Parts: sequence; C-alpha cells; structure tokens
Amino acid sequence: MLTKAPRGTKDILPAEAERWKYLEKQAAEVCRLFGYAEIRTPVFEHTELFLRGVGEVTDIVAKEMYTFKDRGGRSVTLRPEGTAPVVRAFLEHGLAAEAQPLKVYYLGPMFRYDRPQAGRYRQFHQFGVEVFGSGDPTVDAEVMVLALTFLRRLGLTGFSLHINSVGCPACREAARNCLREHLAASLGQFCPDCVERYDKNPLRIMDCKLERCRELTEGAPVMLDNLCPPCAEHFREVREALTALGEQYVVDSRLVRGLDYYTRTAFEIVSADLSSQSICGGGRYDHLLKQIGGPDLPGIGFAVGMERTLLAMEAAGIAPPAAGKPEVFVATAGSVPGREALKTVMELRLSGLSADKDYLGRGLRAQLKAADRKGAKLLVILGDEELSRGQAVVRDMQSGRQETVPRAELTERLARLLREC
RNA sequence: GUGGGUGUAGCUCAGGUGGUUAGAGCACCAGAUUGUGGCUCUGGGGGCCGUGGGUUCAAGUCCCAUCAUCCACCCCA
Repeated sequence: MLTKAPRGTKDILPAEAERWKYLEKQAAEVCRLFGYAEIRTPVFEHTELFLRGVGEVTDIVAKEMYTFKDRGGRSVTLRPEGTAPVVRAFLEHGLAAEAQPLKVYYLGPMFRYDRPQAGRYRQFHQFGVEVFGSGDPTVDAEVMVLALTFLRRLGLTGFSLHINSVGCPACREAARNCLREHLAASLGQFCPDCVERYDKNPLRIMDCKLERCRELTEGAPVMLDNLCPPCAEHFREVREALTALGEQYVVDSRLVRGLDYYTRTAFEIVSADLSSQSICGGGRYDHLLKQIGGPDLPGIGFAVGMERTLLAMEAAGIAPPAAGKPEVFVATAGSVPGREALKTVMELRLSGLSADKDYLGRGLRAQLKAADRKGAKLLVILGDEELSRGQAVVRDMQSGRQETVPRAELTERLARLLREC
C-alpha cells in the first residue's frame, strides 16, 4: 500500500519523462506557429465552476469528480477538464480587453474518478487550446488543423477527423424532440443505457455501439437534418474551409459530445492505432462564457489526451529521440581519491560539458562498465602516475582509442573530441 | 457503476492430479583481469508465492472472501 501509487495514477520514470518532454516541446512549437500563447491555471477550482460550466447532469460532474472540502469549508474540485478553468481565468482577468480573438493553449494534469482501463487514468494529461471571441468558421477549421498538425509532427498517421454539428440551443432542442417522437414507439427494444439516454440526451442514442440499437436508429432524423439555417450555413463553411486546406474528414451525424457546453461544431480525432479510441475531442461553445457570468462571447477548443497519444505512438512503433547521454565519465585508478574525480567533473560541468563519476568506490573495471552503461562518449582516467605528472588519460569509449593529455588542457581537449563525434 | 482475465524475485515467467530447504532467463553486485567497458565463465545478494480466512497430517497448488491490476462496457482525452 505504502509503496504503491494510487489507483489510476502512474509514475513517469526518467526514461519515459524524456518522451513527455518531447511531446510537450512539440505542442508548444505548434502553438507558437499558430499564434497560441500558453496559459496555466490551478489544478483545483471552486466546485461550482464545473457544475455550471460542464453541466450538472454530465457523467463527468455527476460521478467522476474529485470533490472535497478544504480546511476553510469551501468545496473545491480537482479539475476534470481544462476549458472551464481557462474560461474562468479569461473572465477574472478581463482578457476580453485584449486583442480579439484570444488564442491560448494549456498542458497539464486532469482528474476523473473513473474505472481505469487502456488509455484511461484517474490522473491524466491533456494538451488543449481555446479561442475566445470569434464565431468564424475558419477558427473551427484552424483548431482542428492545429490538432492534426501536432499529431502529424509526432509522426502519427493512422487517425481520422470526424466532425458534426450539434446546432445551437434552439435547433438542438427541436432535433431532440423530433428524435424522441421518432423513437417513442420502439423505445422498449433499445438497451437499458439507451432508454436512459432517451430522457437525458436522446442524441446520444445515435452513438450507441450496440448493433441492435444501431439498426433501430436507421432512418431516424439526425441533428444535421434539423439545423437552423444559420447553423447549417456555419457547418457548411467549416467543411469548405477544411476542404480548402486539403484536409480529409468524415461527417459523422452520430457524433455527440458528452459535455453540455458544446454548440455547433463538434469533432473528434480517432486513432486506428488505439482501436479507434479517440485521441482528441473538441468543439464550439458559443454560450459558455455567458453561462459562467461573462459577456456573450463565442469560443471553441479541443483537448488531446497525452497518454493516448503516447500509446498511439508506441503502437505505431514511433520512438521519440533518445535521452541525452552524459558526455564524459571521470574514473579514478589506484589510490586516487574520489574527490579528485569530483573536482575534475565540476570543472567540466562548469565549462558546459555534462560529466559524471562513480559514487560507490568501485574498481576501475567496474567504473568503465558504469560509464559504458550510462552511454558516456568519453572517459577520463585519473591514476596515480598521471596525477603525479599533471596528466590524465582520455579514452574514446566507442573506438577504445586512448591518449594522455596535460590536465590543464583536459577540458579543451574533451570539448574538441566531442565536437568531432 | 456492470462484466471477464490475472496476481510467484526489480522485470518476463516456470512450478501435471496438494508432499521436504520455491526455480529459470534478464537485471543488479563481485571475481576471473591487484589500472581498462561491451563478449564469456564463476560466484553472490535478493521471495510474508497480493492479503485474510477455510479444508487437510501437509497449501504456491484446492475453496471462500478481500485488495490490487489488466481488458471490455458506461463515459471520455
């Protein structure tokens, strides 16, 4: 128990941390190119923010939040998603006064009390972007392309973009009623989950994975058929923008997202490498800011699951660049004390070379073995004879070539050798 | 929340029908080589066999419970 990470969490060990750093760097670089600035918000917020922002009847809020009272009696919640906190920060700091639209990105841990399984954790990480202040269809296309660009940059190819429009509150309500009417007669034949969805979120019935339910919904009126003229026009322009950019996409009229705040454009990127699990989800939320108490500004964003991205890369056999190896290992021989090695190592480090040494008082043989395992490129040997003559042995670990150099010239010599290899 | 699989060394796993001091490979440490890595050989350290209870003369092995973990559903990234 004491030596076990809590359920649904995991340690990112040094080897894997290198891969995370790589992903984070790629995300930051893509955002720089697209003109998105980073924003960092707290990992916990007032519980009320998520109740209002995400929606009280959503699964995320109803049964997956880490909510607790702090010592002052306030109810706070570990953020289950990134959009509501970013909206809150936008409103709190009056960022509406800055040049519009505002384009930001975030990257960090999210928390959901869920049963863990492949690609699903209780603490997981999302990279996401948000755009506030523009309802323009080209923004919809831009954020989708941003996500696609990020994935491509990592070398992933086995994914596809699925898009849909869930309309505005007005036409969505009309579509819901229309669908309920259509399904009312056959409701008894659906699975229990779908019967529950009938009242809660009937559009989701269209998204059921059971074949029987799928068959029952054949010919049912889909959201896209019930869009009001402005929403239909918006969706058409989003598709045209994607096409103009040469992006392939699938219009999936069954696609419904689980968060209440979405309007109009909804999209997912699913990965073939993860048996079609979604790796990214997002959409437009034109009334969320007002709902949280701000101006009636439109917004849009997405979130990419970092763990899932890493899993997809692994499944596709993509290996991020290897970790940096130490450049120099300093060994001692004979009766030379360890502090001589430490002195040399420090000189090298302060001149910009990464250097390391043995800390277990091991023999020369074991020190070479250690240097080899760490992947050091060069080895310095400080022995009694060399030391008394003010020299040191420099060995190229790959070729095994050795030379004796004056200690005064050691740093310079090592730097030159490293440049050559 | 529902359903299924699996828990033996740091890792991957052996341990027919219960039977003495629980094994292998990899990894780790040391030696062969008293000052020279990768290969090889030799030796060594490491295990409440997930936990608790039950059956039995005897349980890693059988039964029950529990916890953990993985997979799927639900939901979502």
